[in-house]
Amino acid sequence: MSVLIEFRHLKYILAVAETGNFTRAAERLFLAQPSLSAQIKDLEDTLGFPIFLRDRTGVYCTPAGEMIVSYAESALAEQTETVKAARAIYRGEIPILRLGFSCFVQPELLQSFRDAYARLFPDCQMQLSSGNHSHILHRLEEKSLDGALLPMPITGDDWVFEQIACSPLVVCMRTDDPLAEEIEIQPAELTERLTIFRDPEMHPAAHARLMNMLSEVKILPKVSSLAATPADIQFMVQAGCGLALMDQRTVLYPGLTGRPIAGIRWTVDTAFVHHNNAEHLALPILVRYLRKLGNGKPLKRPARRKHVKGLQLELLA
Amino acid sequence: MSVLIEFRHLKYILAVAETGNFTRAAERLFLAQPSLSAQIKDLEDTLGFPIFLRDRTGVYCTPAGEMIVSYAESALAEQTETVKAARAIYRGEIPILRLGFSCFVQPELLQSFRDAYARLFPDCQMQLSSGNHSHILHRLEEKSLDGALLPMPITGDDWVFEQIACSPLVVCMRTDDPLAEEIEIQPAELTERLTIFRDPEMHPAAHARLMNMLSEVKILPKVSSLAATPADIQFMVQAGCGLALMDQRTVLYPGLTGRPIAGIRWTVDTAFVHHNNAEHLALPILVRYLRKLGNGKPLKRPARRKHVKGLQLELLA
DNA sequence: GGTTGCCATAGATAGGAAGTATTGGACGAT
DNA sequence: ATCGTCCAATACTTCCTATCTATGGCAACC
Repeated sequence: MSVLIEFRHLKYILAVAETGNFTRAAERLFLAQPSLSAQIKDLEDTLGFPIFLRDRTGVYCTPAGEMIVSYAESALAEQTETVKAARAIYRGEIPILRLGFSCFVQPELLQSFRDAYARLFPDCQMQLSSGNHSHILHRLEEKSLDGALLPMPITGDDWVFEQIACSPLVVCMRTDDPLAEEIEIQPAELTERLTIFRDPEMHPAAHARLMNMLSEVKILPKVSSLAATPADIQFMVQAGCGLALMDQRTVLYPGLTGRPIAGIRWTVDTAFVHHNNAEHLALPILVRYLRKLGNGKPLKRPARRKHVKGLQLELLA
Repeated sequence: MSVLIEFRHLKYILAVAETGNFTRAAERLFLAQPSLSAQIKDLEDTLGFPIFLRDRTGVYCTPAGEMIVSYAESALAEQTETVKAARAIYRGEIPILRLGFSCFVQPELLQSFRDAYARLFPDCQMQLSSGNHSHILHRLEEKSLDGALLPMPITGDDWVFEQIACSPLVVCMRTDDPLAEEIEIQPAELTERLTIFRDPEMHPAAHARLMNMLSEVKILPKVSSLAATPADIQFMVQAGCGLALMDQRTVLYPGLTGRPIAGIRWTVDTAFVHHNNAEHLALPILVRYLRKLGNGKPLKRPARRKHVKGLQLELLA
């Protein structure tokens, strides 16, 4: 199917919708009124439905027209934003992206985020800082970080986030544990034995949610060991302090293994977050890209075989 | 500023990026190769930076080009989607939107959502169902609802949601309560007196989060009365069962009033949710629109003074 | 009944998108 | 080396169409 609408049309439509008047819209566009009328009419013909109703009292949108007008606004804004970012890339003006991440975010996930960033913003630098959930959020607030990868939930207003991963929770145990013989663990078998948890202070909302989910399936956890990192949790399991819940994708120490809980499909969700009024040029485009990756199918384009910088190439030539 | 890129360019760019070859891209576009080359070159000139690197071994994207290519994909897809939806509106083929909402969602919020929907999909019907959080989510899952307005947090994978409101929590009390004399309530004054809560079963995750937030500020609530609706909560406060937390925007019964808690800025967040693979045509466009409303400034276009249906008008004329 | 405001139509024109033919550069095979 | 192949760029022509000016039609307002 060919392109029905051009950006030119969107600009014209918007001018007409905003002025409610072909003549004034044409003036604003530095265009003769008949040219504008003709363009809109052509477009309406190819689309197969009218966008505007011309009426003695003025020009109004049809229902379908409202949708096109609303689309025109965002499509034009998006184009401007994209061109600005692309130009900044070309000029090497993208500032370093200061990315925070919780130590509970899987390394492969961090890497695939870095890959996505590198695909969108090649040759742009990224500075990593790890920390616990609340700490990272605080640094985002005070703008010493531009964005972060954090486990959900992310509570509070003034955050923009986009979920980028979701992975099952499993019970982490020693391989010599009797439960390791089973393929799935029954919830009842966990009561009393599930004792190792992430320190609630690291991420209060996630802890609360977990406790609640556990009580819903009648697992009564005995919170006795608190850990600040996944490595510490593994150490505690290894040391025999009890069982813990873990992201299935965690690479476990030798001597440890993971088992799903029967009938339960809890997940660890990770999101890319940035503050509402953070101003790093890459953020809106990054979020849009991550959203596309999440909803759509993977991109099927030939990979770049050569790695060449746009501007630098010219300067060296 | 004028339009730099046209959709035609995006289509061309995409073809070149996907084939990695101007000649084959031109074939795919039913275009002569020099025409394609010229168009891309023109675009690169107006943009001010190269999109592709022509190389003996093939054609590759520059860094800035990668961004444009990625944009081209989504922009073209979005246009197609929008035109499809607009055409469906014109033909009156938009099915009724079955919207669920929690009874804890404010009526004005529901109304402004209905307004937004009416603006995007004029003359399209909406069917409302209220219920509690878990119930609504379940109905979304089994596809007896298309979308819903629910208080956050919304846990679990396979939901698409967009936060649409955020409003402060206040303490709800009788106007003859001694605390009503104060402008702000101190957290310590709430211990023992905060006793009325939403039934945890209505929304387990929200209850858990609230309990956690309370304990963080050393308020130890005594959960003694459980209500299924805001009206029930108000009744209980009126009956003297204790104090409750409420959305500040709730229209209170006579004899009741709300007061903020000193030093605390908790909020009630509401989101529009739909299931990952719900197929109602309006959903992706609705989410995009809500997102725009949230991030951007309000639209400043003359309102439609007349309410006319596109198709019907022609048929009647 | 004249004037004004506004959109549509008619016809002319110029700009530019697309086409054809050709050149030039880089490999690879003989 | 030399020829053949592949591929993008250049040169030049053609034709479409976006734009222009001028005008017509229609309703509303003095």
